[in-house]
Amino acid sequence: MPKRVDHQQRRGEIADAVARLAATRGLGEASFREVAAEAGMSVANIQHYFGTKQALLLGTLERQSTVLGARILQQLETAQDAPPLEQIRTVARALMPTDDVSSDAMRVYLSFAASALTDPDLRTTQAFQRGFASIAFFEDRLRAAAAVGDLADSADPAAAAPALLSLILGLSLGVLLDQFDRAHAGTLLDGHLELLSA
Amino acid sequence: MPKRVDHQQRRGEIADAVARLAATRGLGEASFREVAAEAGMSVANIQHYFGTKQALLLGTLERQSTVLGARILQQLETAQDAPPLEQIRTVARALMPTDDVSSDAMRVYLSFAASALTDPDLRTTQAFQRGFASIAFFEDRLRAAAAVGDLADSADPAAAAPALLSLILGLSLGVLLDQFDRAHAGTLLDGHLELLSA
DNA sequence: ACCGTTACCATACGATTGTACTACAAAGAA
DNA sequence: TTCTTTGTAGTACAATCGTATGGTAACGGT
Repeated sequence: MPKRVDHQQRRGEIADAVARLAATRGLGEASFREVAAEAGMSVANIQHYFGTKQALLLGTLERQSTVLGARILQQLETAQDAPPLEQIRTVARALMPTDDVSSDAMRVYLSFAASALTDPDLRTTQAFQRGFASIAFFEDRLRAAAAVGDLADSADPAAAAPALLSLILGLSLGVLLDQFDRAHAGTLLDGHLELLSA
Repeated sequence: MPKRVDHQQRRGEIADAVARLAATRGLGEASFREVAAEAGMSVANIQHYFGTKQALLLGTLERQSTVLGARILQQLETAQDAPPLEQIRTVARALMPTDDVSSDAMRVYLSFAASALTDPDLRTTQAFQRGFASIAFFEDRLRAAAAVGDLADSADPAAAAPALLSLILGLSLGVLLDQFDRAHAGTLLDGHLELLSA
């Protein structure tokens, strides 16, 4: 049954297994053997789809970023006609650990971020930078808010956008470290958006 | 020459070696052998001061948090008579990766934070929670700012304090991931403080 | 019908891991 | 001085790591 398998899908299954492991036990526990057990296949088969471990991790990051991007776009559709600041809130909440799914996603993302702290190759990865693409979206929506007079005079979209993403990441970290709970993080985010609104 | 050594100091030397390793090559590379080489002593001697690896990492975190705390208090003395919001800026800048020393410190901190994502024991560690002690300081100074009319009406100290620390952590992550440079992060922080000030 | 490609597996290899054990020299207590 | 503690080191061990290799079975193309 060789030709029958969809390579892309198989790689996806494996990458999901890595992500599941990273979310529950940390990236450091994602050895070939553990990944194989989690994915329900042999170690050698994982080698077959991703030759080396670095490629496995890179592929996982790639997958994670596209899945996350798709989820955000989907969420955004539900708020298509909402005012700009409301759209920002929607995306922000999709990014933050509001439920188990998004919590795991953020855990995986932060695990990779930690690895990237000491790995320049990982830092310049396209898939990794894509995670910051939301900055452009935020800036665009902030400008739209300014255009309709919803933005505070003292707020500069070019500065508020990266600050907003930073705040989101920081809040997410706080939630995942049990510093405050999910609801509280949402309140804090709302407070910040309040500061930004006219 | 047994009794002559100061246990606390020796443990400090070793913990510093671990921190140096974590900052440059990541926590995952901090094996007993690597730590021994970095500290310039035998593996068995590290076992002697910290029995197990978990204890070694815990001790390193403990040390890192006290050293960081001391550095912040020292920085704070230079701004003892400054207005509240200026004191906040001082502490924030001491926390953020503004130079190589603070960059390494933040890298170490974030590495431990990543481990804590999937390690409940580490998350509830006293040394770890102490890292969040600055929230109390921020809230206190924000209240002081409100008392003298320096705080924006729409800002609530109880909410702005944790949000501020979250922003700082997020900005720091951005800097260490080469998302924006140190100066830019400083500007973004100033922009946020601007939003908070009356 | 046959052959080559391909998905999948079992296993082995050398390196590295955390930890345990033993030894020894130096110094304070007796 | 002798004895006991203690700082330091060498080394051995089982486990786990990433990776390489060889083999098997099933399909697609000819």
